[in-house]
Amino acid sequence: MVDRIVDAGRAVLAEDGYDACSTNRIAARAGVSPGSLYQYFPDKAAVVAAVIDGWSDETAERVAASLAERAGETGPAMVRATVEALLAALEADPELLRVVTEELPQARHKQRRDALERRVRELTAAWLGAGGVPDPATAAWVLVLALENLAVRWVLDRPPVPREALVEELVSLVTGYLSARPR
Amino acid sequence: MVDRIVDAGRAVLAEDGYDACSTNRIAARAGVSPGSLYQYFPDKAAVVAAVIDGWSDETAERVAASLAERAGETGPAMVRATVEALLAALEADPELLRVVTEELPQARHKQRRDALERRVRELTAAWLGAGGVPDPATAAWVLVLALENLAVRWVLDRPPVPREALVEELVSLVTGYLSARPR
Amino acid sequence: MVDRIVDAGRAVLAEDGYDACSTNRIAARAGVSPGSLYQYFPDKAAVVAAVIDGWSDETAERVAASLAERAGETGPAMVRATVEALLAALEADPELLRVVTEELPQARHKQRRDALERRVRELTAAWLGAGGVPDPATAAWVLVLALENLAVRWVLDRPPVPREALVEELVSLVTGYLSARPR
Amino acid sequence: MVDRIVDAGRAVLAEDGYDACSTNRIAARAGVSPGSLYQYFPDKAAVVAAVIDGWSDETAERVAASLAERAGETGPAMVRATVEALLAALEADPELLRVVTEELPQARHKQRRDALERRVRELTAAWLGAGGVPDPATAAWVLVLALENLAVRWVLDRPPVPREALVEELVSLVTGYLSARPR
DNA sequence: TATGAATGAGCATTCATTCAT
DNA sequence: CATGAATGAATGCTCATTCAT
Repeated sequence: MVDRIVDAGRAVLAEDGYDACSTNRIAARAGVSPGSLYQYFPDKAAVVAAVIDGWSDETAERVAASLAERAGETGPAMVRATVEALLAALEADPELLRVVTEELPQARHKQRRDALERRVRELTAAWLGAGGVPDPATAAWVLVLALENLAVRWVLDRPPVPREALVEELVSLVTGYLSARPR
Repeated sequence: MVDRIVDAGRAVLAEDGYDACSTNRIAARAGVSPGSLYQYFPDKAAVVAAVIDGWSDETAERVAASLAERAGETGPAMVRATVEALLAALEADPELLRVVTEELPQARHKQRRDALERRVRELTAAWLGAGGVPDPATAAWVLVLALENLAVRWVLDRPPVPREALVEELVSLVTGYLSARPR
Repeated sequence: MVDRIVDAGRAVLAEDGYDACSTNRIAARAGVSPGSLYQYFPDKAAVVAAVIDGWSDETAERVAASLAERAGETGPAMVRATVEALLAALEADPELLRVVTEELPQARHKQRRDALERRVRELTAAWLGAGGVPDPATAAWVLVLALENLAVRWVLDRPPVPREALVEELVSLVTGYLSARPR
Repeated sequence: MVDRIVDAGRAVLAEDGYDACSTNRIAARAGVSPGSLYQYFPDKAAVVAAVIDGWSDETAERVAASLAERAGETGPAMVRATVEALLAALEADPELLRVVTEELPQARHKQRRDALERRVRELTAAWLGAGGVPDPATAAWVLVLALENLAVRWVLDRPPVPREALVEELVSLVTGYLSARPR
């Protein structure tokens, strides 16, 4: 039942947008009465949060899975693999990505998005630190935010840049940045 | 009158947030009746759009002005100047920046934000093209989105990175990227 | 408009009872939209409070008016006049009296009822004090509560006691009490 | 099981008030499912009625017990004993007294409160009749309602009247009234 | 018999928008 | 032009009650 509601919430969010995403609509979509929704979630925000959490976990898992396949690679190959994984993960549900990125009153759900970002940042910092990069925390902050925005915008805005080219650009961005930084 | 309403809208948006930004509140703040508001704007979205337009123009002008002071500079110095100008422009009204970035149902106002971005992108592409950079359109797209997100998040999230350091990082990001790209 | 709403609230309260007294019902009865109600009252409790206030003032005025007609009387005649006035005032709108006495979540409106009671008590205490009654505050408290309940219950429960007889009983209660108290 | 539910209802009523007294809450408090509650009571009102009945019986019994101890007394001593007994009985559970008196939509439970009152009234009438008082039914009606309200309000409102003084006042009220009535 | 998940009508309240003045 | 009172559809949420298990 929880799943039915979260799935319905996700569908409504993705198909109708945040504004149309009322508790009554979610309940109707789930084939459930509005009262039932409140047996499993304290309020509307909790349903939306569950949808985001589900999508975040899915996305994180997709990235992790893609990377696991190429574990051990280093240098540009590793960067390329990461970028590919990120793109693939974000392309999985572009509609929801759009809603999460553009329609959500993000202030309300910032902590959740930040949690994902922090996790990724820490992983990246560790990887950079192991590679002897100075001030890895700052470098990770820079790279994660830059890549995130570029990948998201590419998926959502579909600019006239082929996927292959995009990957090359992002790899250049990462490697160029790391080699240009003062040591 | 239009100005009074837009100014009021901006003040309400910045001070009370998007959720509290009702047409009645804007009208009251402008010392105007809600009916009058609808003589100059077709609906609430139009008022918000005008606020964003105003802020966009202001921001663009600030960047342009800062750059004009250092016109003629080239290479890393020019990059540094641009980054500084961007930061300064975003820091002018952080409250509104926060609302525009995090609270607005952006889908509704995407075109407007994009207009600003496109303008900047074209300027950047021209500059890159003049410097002999290949595929300047793509490079400009990459650089603008990367810098934009980093500058915005630095202003809004206040990460433990000093301003000076941030500028150096961003300069490294730009110069490193440009030198790493295939020619 | 305020009057229309208060009148409608009073009618709904008197005719349909407190449970059925929803803001929507009041608005419909007033021939007004639910939104309009909230332009004049902050919430439902305020409407109910206004109804009670109106009824309290009316009742107090009726008592005062009746007494004014017989001003100057003293002793048992004065007591009889007061009792008659009280009965007449309570009989003016028995339906509303029933709702105010029996259906209202009184905790929520206690202060308002108490205000009326306190006013009457102070007047009574002053009258008793002028008559040389010892501890007039306590005597007033006793008399007001006793008479109030008896008058209210007589109006609401219609016990087999004729009006004339009731008045005599209440006069006996007051005069007997005052003469039996230690001096 | 019936007892478990009634006890839970009483506890919820006394501790959380009438507004918070939902059937679900009563059932939870009783360690029973909401469905089970409906096997023993037709609706929520029936549960509340049972709670009131229990409290009424208890209160009546307390008064009766106190009086039994002093059976045979007559005159002012008997009156004083009765008043004391009434006060003691009402003080047994002031929280519930408050809820029953002030929060309950009393219309729904009027008959039950009246049953208690009628019983007391008949007892009083018998005692008055035995004492040679004329029209004992009316006198009993007057005395019971007057004493009831005074005792209840004293317990609930805690006016600045010491217990001893209250008892004396009420004794004066009763004896004064009886001696002032026409014979 | 006991359960408790499910119900759904109903509530108080909001706010973008209109239109008679 | 400007007004602002009036609107009413829509929202998030509650809770007495039912019924399949």
